[in-house]
Amino acid sequence: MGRRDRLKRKLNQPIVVEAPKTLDYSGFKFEITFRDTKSRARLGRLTTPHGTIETPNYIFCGTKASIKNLSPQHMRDAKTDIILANTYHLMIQPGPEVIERAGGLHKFMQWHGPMMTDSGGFQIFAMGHGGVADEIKGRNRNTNTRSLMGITEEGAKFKSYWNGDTLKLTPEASIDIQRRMGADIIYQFDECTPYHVERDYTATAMERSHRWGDRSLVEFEKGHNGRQALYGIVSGGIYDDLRTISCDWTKDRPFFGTAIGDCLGGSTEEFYEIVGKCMPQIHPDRPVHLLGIGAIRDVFSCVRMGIDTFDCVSPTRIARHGWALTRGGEGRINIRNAPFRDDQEPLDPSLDISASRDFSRSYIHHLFKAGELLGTQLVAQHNVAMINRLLREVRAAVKNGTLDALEKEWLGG
RNA sequence: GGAGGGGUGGCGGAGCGGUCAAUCGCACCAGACUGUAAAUUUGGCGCCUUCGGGCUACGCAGGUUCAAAUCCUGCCCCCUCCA
Repeated sequence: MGRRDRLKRKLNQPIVVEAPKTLDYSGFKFEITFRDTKSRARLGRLTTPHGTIETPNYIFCGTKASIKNLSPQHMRDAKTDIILANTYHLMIQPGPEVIERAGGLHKFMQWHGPMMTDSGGFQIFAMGHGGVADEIKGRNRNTNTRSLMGITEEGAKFKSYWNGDTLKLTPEASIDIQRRMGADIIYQFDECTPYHVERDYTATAMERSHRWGDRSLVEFEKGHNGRQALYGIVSGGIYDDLRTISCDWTKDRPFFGTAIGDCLGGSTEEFYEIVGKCMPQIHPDRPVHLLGIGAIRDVFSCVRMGIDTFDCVSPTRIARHGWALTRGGEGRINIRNAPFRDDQEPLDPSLDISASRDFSRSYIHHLFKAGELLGTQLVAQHNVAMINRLLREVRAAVKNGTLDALEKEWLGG
């Protein structure tokens, strides 16, 4: 065996720790208040130290401690309950110590409601492959700038996109950073595997993510005071048996909640199938989060399967590209398109925010064409308000048993 | 009046004998986007088409050549400098 091989073996030697059996979640509560009789849909109340939210609910992505284009006031006006920020980006800039000295994320960014942080695990995937669509379609836009340097048992190594520094993210580091930033809900460190890998790779990565999860729990337990709740992540990619193993693994650990993560397949149908098969195997009393998902039709489908919370960049990202969500019709319109040049109607007068009610499509079309940032802001706030309205209506419909009818109103057919 | 430079697709601007229906940028038309290195990115953009191709095109009119946006002649415009 050569030196290189010995080193490789050493780097991949499993690091096994014993996870705690129980943890203090005194600042948190998850109550299931209603169950649908026709599906697995359920209503709940998730209490955190920064407030209680009704579930199902939607978590908007403010990766760098900012919802792109929107202030906390914009978010509140759009009736947002909860947002998320990202460990990976914030550790690079401004660094966890800055946020800690500022008094934590809530104070730093002036968001006083419930918050979650992602562990940075997703960036192992994103930095290595560029993005979901690119990866699934076999494109790689980041060929020359790929910044994932490698994954070992200890953690993942990245090249900082900010200044080229070599960064290491381990389960311990991720939890430590998340603790110092102080979001209510935090995540175990995991790897999100790509679609185009062998089953063996997914299995190996899953087992490693489980060990990372145990290390996350151990680190989380240190100095823990019940002000944060840790979620475990179900991985296993597109393989039913691996998903089963992973569901069991999360169930056996003292996580407050469960998230469905990892690769969800190459199509919407495949991803519904994976979620559908996982749900009955997930801890029934804990809140279930679906990582990274959030198209309107996905919300309907996945609420029926029992998902409690979603998060997705889509509402704010597509807004910057001109797409405004609609209730009914095609589900969205692109305000840049020629037909809106002289359209005097607002985006949606039934939403009680100025962005949706007061400005004509003609004006917003103009703002986009003229490159005025106000355009992207108005559409972003509109989309956030729209999604929040969607989730409010979904909760009411679950209670009234009218989810099917509601879906028709939103998506037609 | 003298000297020089130039007129190319909606605009700007390459090309300076064939591989040019014409690089590129803008504008325009549409698409993609699912734990955000995204105000990113992809395609289309003369006319017709049975998608093989056909037709009309680089100021206007002639000419040279197997072949011209590219060379020659004349004409019409525009710009700079000198008087």
